[in-house]
Amino acid sequence: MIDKKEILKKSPLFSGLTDQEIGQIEAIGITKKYVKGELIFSEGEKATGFFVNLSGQVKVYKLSADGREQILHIISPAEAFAEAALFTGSTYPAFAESLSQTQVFYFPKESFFGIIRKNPQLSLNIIGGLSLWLRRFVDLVEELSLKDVSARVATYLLDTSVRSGRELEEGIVFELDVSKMQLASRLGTISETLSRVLRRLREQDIIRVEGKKIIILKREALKEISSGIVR
Amino acid sequence: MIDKKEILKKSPLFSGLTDQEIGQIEAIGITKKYVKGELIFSEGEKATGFFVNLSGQVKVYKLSADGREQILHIISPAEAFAEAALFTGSTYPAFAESLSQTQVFYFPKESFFGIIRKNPQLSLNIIGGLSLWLRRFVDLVEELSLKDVSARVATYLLDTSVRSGRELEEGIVFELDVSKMQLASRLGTISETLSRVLRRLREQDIIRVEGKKIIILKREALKEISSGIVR
DNA sequence: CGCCACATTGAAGGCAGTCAAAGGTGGTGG
DNA sequence: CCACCACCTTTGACTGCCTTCAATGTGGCG
Repeated sequence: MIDKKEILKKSPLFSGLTDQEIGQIEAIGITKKYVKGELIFSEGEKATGFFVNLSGQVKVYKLSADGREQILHIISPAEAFAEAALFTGSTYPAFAESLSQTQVFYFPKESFFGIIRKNPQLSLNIIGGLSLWLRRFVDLVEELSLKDVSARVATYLLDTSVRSGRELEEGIVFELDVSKMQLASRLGTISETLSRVLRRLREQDIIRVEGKKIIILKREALKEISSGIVR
Repeated sequence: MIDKKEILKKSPLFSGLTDQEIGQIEAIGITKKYVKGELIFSEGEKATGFFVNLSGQVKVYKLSADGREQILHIISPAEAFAEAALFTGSTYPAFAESLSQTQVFYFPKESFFGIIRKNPQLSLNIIGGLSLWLRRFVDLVEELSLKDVSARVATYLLDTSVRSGRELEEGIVFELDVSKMQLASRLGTISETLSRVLRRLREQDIIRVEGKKIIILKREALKEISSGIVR
């Protein structure tokens, strides 16, 4: 069983709130469960509330006319998503789908607005959360527009190694937390291309790949590729 | 001479505020003037405040290692920019440069924070502004990743025609408010490619182009191209 | 009038996507 | 426990959109 309140407390969205305030928020939340691959909301659907991920992974993504997919973000536990949809137009701007067995907290718009009005701190937290999203999207635009796939892959590997890597003698080791298909979609490419890029990095002895386990052997070389100096 | 207060009132960022509150805000603002092509701030620079455009145009953009440019947004009068930089990391995430003779209002971080604390309404306005930025960036990501250049051009023409077009008997007429180089950079491409796309649209009698003046002859055809059904 | 930045056009090449097929892996049920 | 199956991953060959490079056209402004 998941301690929902604990997870809410971990979310930056609710930081600085009193226990009582978090209790109020928990009280208006509705727990929803999804199996792997279930649709949480669709692009264009009326936005009736927003979500906090409790457990599992959720991908937020766009689809093209011919079915190609661009993942905007993969939501980890304690992260909020679709907050912005409450404040702009009234529809969700993308799709959201569970990547695994997932539990989310759903907060209906109206009741949440009631709480915001009474908590100026909450407004500031929301501003912080939106600003973070904004920065992520600026980075994503930069990558898609100004970097080739190798650079995007290198950037992702470096970022992930900083977030969750362990420095061993063989190199910096970490596990991809998503399938390579999802990763490709997040990086604005397809699994075939990702596969080829990883192979080239392997052949240059910059990384080692064992399934989802990645070992960075030459951090500096990756950095150069990441910044677009070399390919 | 520009009536700064009038422009502040027009900005959604300050809507719902009393005259007195807007007066306070005006009081902490510093007017800055730039000639065409001047740098307002650089990526990575410490974010000491944010801006509201009073007159002229400002481009906010990213640069690649080899000097290619992606415009994130072109700021029109009464629009705020770099608000988000106040709330995330302390640096500007992109460059800003004047595209014409420009006047901006600059609000230093600290004094503005003082005002925010006393005005919950202002927080809500900021949330609205950030949400709007977010939606724009989601759209930009979608375009860059999932649409080809023709579709992006078509989308831009349609959007602009809705914003500033006049329906005449010859078609929907409007003026591009930026040079084709800037437009190309905004659309994630280069002027040569944009030129070719516009030529193809001309040859198909979907639009007419007379310098910066665009006349949409076949709106439906543009819509199909915009959505990626045809090219 | 001449300069300069912007715009257009053509030719050529490259990065990445598409198509097709084989290889690998994990999970489920017999 | 193992065999089967579905899905993911990898590899190869090919295609195409877009960029790059180069040259010419054009319009505004000193």
